Amino acid sequence: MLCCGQEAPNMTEICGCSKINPCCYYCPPLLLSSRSPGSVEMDEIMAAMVLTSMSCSPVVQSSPQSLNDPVPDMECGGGELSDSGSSGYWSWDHDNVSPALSLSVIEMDSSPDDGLHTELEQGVELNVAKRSKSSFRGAYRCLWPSCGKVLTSSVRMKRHVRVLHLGSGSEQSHREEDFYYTKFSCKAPPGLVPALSSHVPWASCGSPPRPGPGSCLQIPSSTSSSPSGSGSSRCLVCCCLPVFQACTPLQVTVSCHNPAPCCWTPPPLTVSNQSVSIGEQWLQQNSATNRLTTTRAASPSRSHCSFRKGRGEAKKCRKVYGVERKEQWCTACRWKKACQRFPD
DNA sequence: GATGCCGGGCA
DNA sequence: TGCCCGGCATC
Repeated sequence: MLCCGQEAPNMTEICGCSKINPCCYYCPPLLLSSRSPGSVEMDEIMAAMVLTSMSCSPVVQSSPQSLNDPVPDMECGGGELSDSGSSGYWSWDHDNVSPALSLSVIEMDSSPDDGLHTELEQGVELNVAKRSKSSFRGAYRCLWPSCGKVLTSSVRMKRHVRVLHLGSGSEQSHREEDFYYTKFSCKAPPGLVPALSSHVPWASCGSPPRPGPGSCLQIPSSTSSSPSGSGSSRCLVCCCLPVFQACTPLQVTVSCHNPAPCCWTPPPLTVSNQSVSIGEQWLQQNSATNRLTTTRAASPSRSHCSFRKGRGEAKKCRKVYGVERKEQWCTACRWKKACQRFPD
């Protein structure tokens, strides 16, 4: 059970990163904004401050409801995996992840504690291995942002939520406290830990999960003061996928925003192949590379970089073959595109 | 005006 | 994705 917190003993102290970065289901911005400042305990504030100074790694979120109900649990997790594998932007090694992946286990490995050690995969593995040995069951964790209090009794938890967060006099307090805590029992099956630890590269992207399209900002509960259980299960999907997508395409994004693209040079592979031959053979060999080059060179122009390459000195198909032999032009020249046969 | 090619439309 | 072309920049 690791959303923003850690294992049970320190959970109430560590959970609280949501106050700054609502990176997970347990810390939806809606709930964050609705919390009264006075209810924050000092130790939690301290924990939040500590976590603020550290980058929050992308984490795999899970819904609290899924913990109680294994059916949506499997549905969400499996769908996420399959979708990720077919997206093409980022790949998920299906071989390393059991189809019966339990989200409760994911929570075990996706804590901010792991995120705090993103640069130390070995440390993560150690922590994960350590956690996998400890079985944690029959506890109730408060899902209120920056709280994460763990109690062993549902009655106590309800009272905790009602008194501390919802307010004892609130009309909705008697209906909502069920939502703000979750029962969890974590037990990591053997062999899953290495598979999950191999996904640490998410964290290597360096940027914390930002609320983007499909992120927690789109939690259906945002339109209702009383979030429903169905919404929480959906949140799992909409939370997890953007986290991964935000990581892998990051390099692409960087290259697009980089002012350098105007000066982008083809990769060495292209240069070396250019020296081999000129003509259709070269074109065939470099068709893929040239397409990539064209694409990457064209992308800056779409991003307010009105770069237009000056006329090169190399003779193009038009000059070489002439208009009367247009059929001998390269495809790009025939299409009035940048010449591929005689690039500058 | 010729040339190169970006951007966009169409099937 | 392939194909085509308008339109613009450059020579």
